[in-house]
Parts: sequence; C-alpha cells; structure tokens
Amino acid sequence: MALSSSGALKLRVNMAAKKIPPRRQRILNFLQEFYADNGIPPTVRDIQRACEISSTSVVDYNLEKLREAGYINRRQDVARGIEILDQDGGPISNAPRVHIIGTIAAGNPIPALSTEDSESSREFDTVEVSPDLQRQHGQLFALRVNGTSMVDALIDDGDVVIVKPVTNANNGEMVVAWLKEENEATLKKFYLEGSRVRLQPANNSMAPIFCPAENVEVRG
Amino acid sequence: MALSSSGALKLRVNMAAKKIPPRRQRILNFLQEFYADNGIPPTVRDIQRACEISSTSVVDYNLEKLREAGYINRRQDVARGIEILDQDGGPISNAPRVHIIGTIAAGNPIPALSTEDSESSREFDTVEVSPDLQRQHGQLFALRVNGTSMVDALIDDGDVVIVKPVTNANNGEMVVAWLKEENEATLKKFYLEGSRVRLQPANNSMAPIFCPAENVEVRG
DNA sequence: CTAAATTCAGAACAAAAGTTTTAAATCTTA
DNA sequence: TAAGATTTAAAACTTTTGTTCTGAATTTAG
Repeated sequence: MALSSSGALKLRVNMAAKKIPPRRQRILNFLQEFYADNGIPPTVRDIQRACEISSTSVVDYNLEKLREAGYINRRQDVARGIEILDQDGGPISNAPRVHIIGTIAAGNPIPALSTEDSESSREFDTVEVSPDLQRQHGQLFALRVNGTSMVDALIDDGDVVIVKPVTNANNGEMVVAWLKEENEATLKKFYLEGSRVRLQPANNSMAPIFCPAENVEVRG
Repeated sequence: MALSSSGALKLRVNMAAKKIPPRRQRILNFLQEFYADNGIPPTVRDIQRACEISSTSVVDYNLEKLREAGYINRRQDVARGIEILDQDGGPISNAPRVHIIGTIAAGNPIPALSTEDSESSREFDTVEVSPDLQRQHGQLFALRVNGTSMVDALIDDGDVVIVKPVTNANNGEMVVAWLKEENEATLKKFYLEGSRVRLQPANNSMAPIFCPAENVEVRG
C-alpha cells in the first residue's frame, strides 16, 4: 500500500474466526486429501511439491501456524508426524467422507449432484462413513433429514442418511424420491402397486407417481 | 530334531492357508494396533522395540515375508511406508473397529460381553464403523442378525447391527432385549406400557417382560 | 547326521525427512 | 514514508528411517 490511491482500505475487523491465508488453506486441504488417499500423512517435502512452495522452511513455518491455530498437531522429530484435527481438536481418520449435499423432507429441491473435484471450494459439509459401506456401494452422497415423518424407521429430525444413487428400487426399500411435478424430493418407503407407486411415510400415503427413485442407506 | 526320541513327528501338511510363525504374527498384530492407535504406520524400529527384536534387519526380513504372503504392502524408500491390507488385499483404514460378539434373533444366547485385551487371540470378527459413531457413543459392540423379523425397519437377515450398551430405552427405540426367563435375546422395538414392556417385532408382539434393555444403532 | 533352507544378529550405509539459521521480500500500520 | 510484523527463500544440518551386507544360529528335509 505504498503511494497514492487513498481508496479501498480493508475494513475487516479481526473477528474470533479468522480466515486462513490462501497458501495455508491450500496446505490444509492437501493434508486432508493426501491422508484420505494414502492412509499416511504427507512429509514436509510432499507438501512443498504439491503446493508449489519454494522451500521446506516455508512449509514448516506454515505448519507451525496451522498448529497454533489448532488445525493440526505435530509430533516432534517423527516422520510424517502431522496429525490432522477436526473441529473439536480430535484426530481425524482416513475413513472415506461423503458430502452432505442438501436437506430432504417435504418440498426441498435437491441440487443436482455433481461430482466436483474443484480443489478450491472444498468447504462442503462431510460425514465420515464406514469404509465397508463405501467399499460395497461405491459412490455415495448424504442428505440431512428435515421432518420427523420417518421416526418409525429410526430416522429422526436432523439425522443424516447416506444415499446410494440408483434409479430403481424394490418394494419396501427406503428411497429418495424425486417428484417431477411438484419439483421436490422426499424420503419414503417405496411400493410399486401395479402401474403406480406408493410412497409410504410413517403417517400418511401419497398419490401414484412416476419418478426416478433412489436406493438408500440409513445411519443413526 | 537331532538325536534319539522317535516320537512326536510333525505330521502337519502344508495346506493352502499356512499359519504364520509367532514372531511374524506378533508383528502383524502390532501393525494393526499401532495404526489404529496412532493413525500412522510404525517404523521398522518401532516394530523392533515393540516386538523385542534384536535387529532392524530381522524386522525387514519378516516384513518382506509378510508382504510376499499378501498381508501388507511396502512403499519403497518411504518413511512409514507399510500399508496394512485386509483379506481382499485392499488397504485398511484406521477407522475404529467393533467386535462382532455373536448372533441375535429368536433364542440365541449372547456371550457376556467382556472387554478383552489379550494380545494373542485377536482372531475376532470385526466391523469398521464410522468414526463419528464411535465418537458419539463410546464403547460399542456388534451383533449379526439372524431372522427377517425386522425387515420393515430396514434390517434384514445377515445384517450387522451396531449396539450401544445401555440399560434403559425410550418408547419406540430399537433395543437388544435380554429375556431373563427364556434366557435368550432378541432385537425388537421397545414400548413401555404401564408396568409391562411390549417388544414389537415387525409381525407379532410379545408378553409383558421385565429385563435390561439396550439401546441400539442400526447399520445397512 | 548332513546339507539346505530359513531365520536371526550386528553393523554400517544411504536416503528420507524434520529442523534450524540467516536473510530477503512482502504486507501492516502508524 | 518508515518501523514492525508477517511471510517467503535458500541452504545447510541432524535425526530418523529404510536398506544392505556378512555371517552365525536355527530349523527343516533327505
């Protein structure tokens, strides 16, 4: 901010939740990604390469800052000694994570599920899932439940359901049903009755509908 | 097998599934335990210390044997480059694991759940669970479901339910109920009706019973 | 028993990886 | 603008850690 140009001062006040400088954020993202992919944390030089940093000391410096900010832990003199912490300061596992792409209930449109890989905007909400589950079902996504219409099936308000994208279901299975006409989605049990579909909640039923249904996995 | 003593020859034929020598087994156990505990694999010298081996070369030798046998993978020249594989040759995560201590249905006694730490007999069946789950509920155990009486609650034959040991439950919750008189356990929904308890499956009901019920988590 | 294969030891080596030091560049702020 | 803090650089250093080599001990097989 050397000479001239009186305009455009930074008015941002330092609030409790300070934001991380881009390079540091990039390191943090890389840490998570690397660990999830490889099952071991990266070395200082791994980070250096991946984040295009000129020196290991710069990496070290930023790691130290991340540690002070409570994002990671560092085991002194230990190879690959970086420990990634979650919000509560607990160590994070390399269990697969599933994105929570929206809320579901009675009338909430679901954003088209895009398989995004953009390194930058990784500020998505995610849930760790059992590795078995991911192994068996492949690509998954998650939805947060809104109402209490499925309490009888052990799904309560605020719960997160892990969903497997499919286009057909068997009778009695729980499905995420997209209602083309109403342009909304619901979580119900699926019954095919002749040419119509009955979507059974836990208190009332619905009219015959034709729509792509999706198979579901439940989670407490 | 030097002199005298004609008796006690080894008659064991080398079958497909050969057993691992004790020291190698110990290394393998340590690998799993260390990784689950620390989130990173141990170094050669970590193993050396823990398994009381005199030289790193011996560790290296045995690791190589374990690799040939398909138990682990080794990343060349990489610190903590040991990758622990599961039965199918896939990498294992450090997600918490829960023991499957028995089967549950209509009349199978459950072995008393003992918190055993014996290093040796670690041949238990286990299931990986979501770290979130373990974090929220603490100590857990697992049971394999036998019948199809709970299909309406999305629990089918052969499924594994993750159970949290508790001694009371709210109405409508699914519980593992131990019936003192009949000396058997079942997986049912719990309803307290006055002074008696109704255990609701998905097809018939049961008589009033008093017993320690246990809260339950479900898993597909 | 003898020969071969397997396993173990000890030591040293070399590469990998954490750490430190010094200095320059950049951003902040008064 | 100028002082101070923050961030980046480059290089060297030290420890950790994977690897190798040689030989001995032990086990296995004929």
